[in-house]
Amino acid sequence: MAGRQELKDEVAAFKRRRILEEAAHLFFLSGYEGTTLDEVAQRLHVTKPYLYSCFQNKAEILYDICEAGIRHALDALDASLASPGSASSRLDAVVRQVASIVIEKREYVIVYQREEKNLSKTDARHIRELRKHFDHQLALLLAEGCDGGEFDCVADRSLTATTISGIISWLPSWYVPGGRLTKDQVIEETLLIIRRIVLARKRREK
Amino acid sequence: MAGRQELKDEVAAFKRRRILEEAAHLFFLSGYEGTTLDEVAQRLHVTKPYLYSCFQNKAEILYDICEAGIRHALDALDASLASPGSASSRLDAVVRQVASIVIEKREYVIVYQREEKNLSKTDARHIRELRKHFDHQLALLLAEGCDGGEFDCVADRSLTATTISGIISWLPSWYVPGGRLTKDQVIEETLLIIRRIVLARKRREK
DNA sequence: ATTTTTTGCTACTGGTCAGTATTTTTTCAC
DNA sequence: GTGAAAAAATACTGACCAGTAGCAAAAAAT
Repeated sequence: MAGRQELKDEVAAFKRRRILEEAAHLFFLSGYEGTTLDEVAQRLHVTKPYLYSCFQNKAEILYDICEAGIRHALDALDASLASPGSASSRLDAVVRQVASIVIEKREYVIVYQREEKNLSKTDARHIRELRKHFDHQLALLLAEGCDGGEFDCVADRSLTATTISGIISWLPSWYVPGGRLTKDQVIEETLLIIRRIVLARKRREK
Repeated sequence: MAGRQELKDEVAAFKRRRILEEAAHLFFLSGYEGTTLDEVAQRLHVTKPYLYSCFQNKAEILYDICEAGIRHALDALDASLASPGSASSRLDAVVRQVASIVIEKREYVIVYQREEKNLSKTDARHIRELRKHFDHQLALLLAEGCDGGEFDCVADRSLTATTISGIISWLPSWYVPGGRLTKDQVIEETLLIIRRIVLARKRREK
């Protein structure tokens, strides 16, 4: 029956999500190769063959984590770009939203950056495409802002986009919750720096 | 005899350096855990026990690679900071020299960033201290420039230093030799961006 | 030439772990 | 309640690899 099947699918999806969460946490702590599936299973109070009922193999788990890491950032980017307003206000939105999500999902992001080498050729290529798409979208926004006179990019457009996305991607590797600055402070300070890079002149500067 | 002992030491040091080079290259390609010592030995046309005559264990090889990765950057930093001149010109020197060395030694730098989790607690702490020292030195330079009126840092001083060192550290993860831009072009463009962040006003601006 | 020492190699071990074959438990239709 | 089917656990295997014991060859000393 359709209703039952849907529920089963939901349950299956929930299982996968929970496994990914725990696996990402352990991969973050001890690395992909340093984490055994028995450990992942133990933390979820299940057994290894149980994991194999949801995933083909260990590599599939890693791929899903990496995909989620970049996908979260891309979703935030798309949402921010879609908002109405000037290039400048959309850049602000992009930085705020994407920085927020990469800090929140920092374990996924770090696993994704660190373990790319453990992906198959095909999987790695797919992930790199997503990343490229991210930088490209950002470059388009910079171009729009520069052409409209809102931004003044001093360096190569594409390199500037890569640098800005790099600044955001770098956040999870140094920011630790509970430090001197709160997450929101870090984001606002980072935003100031990025505005400087494009020399965004605020409309309502007093 | 002293003379002979020196030669032996030199030979031993040379052995170590060559092993580190090959190991760094393989760790870069397939990761620390994904590389066997037999592979490292094979590439050098020696055998695994030979490696054990130079290193205690696999972890020591990794530590030496990580240490070299950050040490190269620190040496470049110290050299640039020691040069005479304004804060602005010294910042230029730091960026040029450090960026150049991290791109040259990109395999070491990437291994160092990626495999920190495989270091022992003590080793990891030691490496982090070096890294911290780097950011701190950079923060001091920023402070000097701001106090002297050469720089105008809009954001938190320490976060700005971390961001700048992050931009440089990020270079090896996206720059591939033989791309659209040459190494020197990438460095000069990056320098323009970093100057923007601190809004360095050139003395001889026409 | 012969002994000693150094240097490197062959061959092995013990532990680990991804993935699986088989058995047990639970679920649920009737 | 009973039997079929689905879900999950136990217990195993085969490959891999860091690290080592002990042997062989070369170099140095006598």
